[in-house]
Amino acid sequence: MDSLPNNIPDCTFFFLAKAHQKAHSLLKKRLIQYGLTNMQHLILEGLWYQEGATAAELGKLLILDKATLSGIIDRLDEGGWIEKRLDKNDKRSFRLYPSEKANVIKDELIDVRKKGNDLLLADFTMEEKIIFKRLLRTLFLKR
Amino acid sequence: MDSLPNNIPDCTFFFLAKAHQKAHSLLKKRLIQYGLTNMQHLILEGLWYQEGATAAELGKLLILDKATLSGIIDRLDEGGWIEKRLDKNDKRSFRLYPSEKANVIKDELIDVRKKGNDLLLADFTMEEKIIFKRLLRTLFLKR
DNA sequence: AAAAACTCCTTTGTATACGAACAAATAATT
DNA sequence: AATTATTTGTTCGTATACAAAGGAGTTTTT
Repeated sequence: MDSLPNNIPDCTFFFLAKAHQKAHSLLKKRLIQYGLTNMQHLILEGLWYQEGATAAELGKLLILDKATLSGIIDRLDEGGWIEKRLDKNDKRSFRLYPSEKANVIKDELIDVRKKGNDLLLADFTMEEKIIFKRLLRTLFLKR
Repeated sequence: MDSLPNNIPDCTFFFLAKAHQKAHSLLKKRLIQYGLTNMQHLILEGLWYQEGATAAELGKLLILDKATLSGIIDRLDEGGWIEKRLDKNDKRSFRLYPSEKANVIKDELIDVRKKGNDLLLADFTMEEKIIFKRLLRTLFLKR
């Protein structure tokens, strides 16, 4: 029998949670100075990637629950990071655009994320980085 | 120039968040029938692994914030999953033990987690599983 | 032994997550 | 066209996360 029958250290759920925790923390530290949370930053990049998207479209792109998105969009709006424009064809929804305030530091914000990424995987070889991302992608795209 | 200059799909932060989201969701579905959340289940396994641990010790073992732990332990206690016994040597803390109710389905609960793990990585080859876990571990143990 | 430093846990405030229920609007069906 | 089904976004309730501050107990210093 195993000396560690209930070996939590070999639990992928645990590993994933902790790796995510670490990554989240790393980026959070670099975004705090802008007054942005990780999720707010992600939505903003999503909008730069797809300007004028609706909340529903963003939810699909970023795999986010609509209830969660609702709150994040509210806070981005309150913070002056985005603009909500009513959709003329669909009175239920509105189109979202990064604000001028956001656009001014767009490159800087994206760079923070990119450099954070590099730092996060700094100890991996190029091959490991590629494999790692492939496996993560396989995992979350599953089914 | 890249056709996807702000390529969110190549962001490890995003991948990790989504892989974790998927894993969390998978286990959550299997624990809901017991009335346990993923985190409550993790704490419980931690206690089986280290009975009589204090909240501080659990925090170190599972890399959890003490404030977060406080609430989870409360709910585990309210649900009758654990027992809190005052520490005789240190009046600030208490020792935690899985309750009889928890012990009765211990093997079953651990099996849910193990089978969930297997399912999560079902599409990976044995080699990929090992590499994946090694990389995740390297990542969250960093620094 | 008294003061200072430290540790344990709780509480508060803010920000995700997400299921469930809802109102309003739009699309599909009959 | 009227009914039904679906979609969009909000709100509510519960459960993490975690920084920050506070109270009580312990340990270390002086």
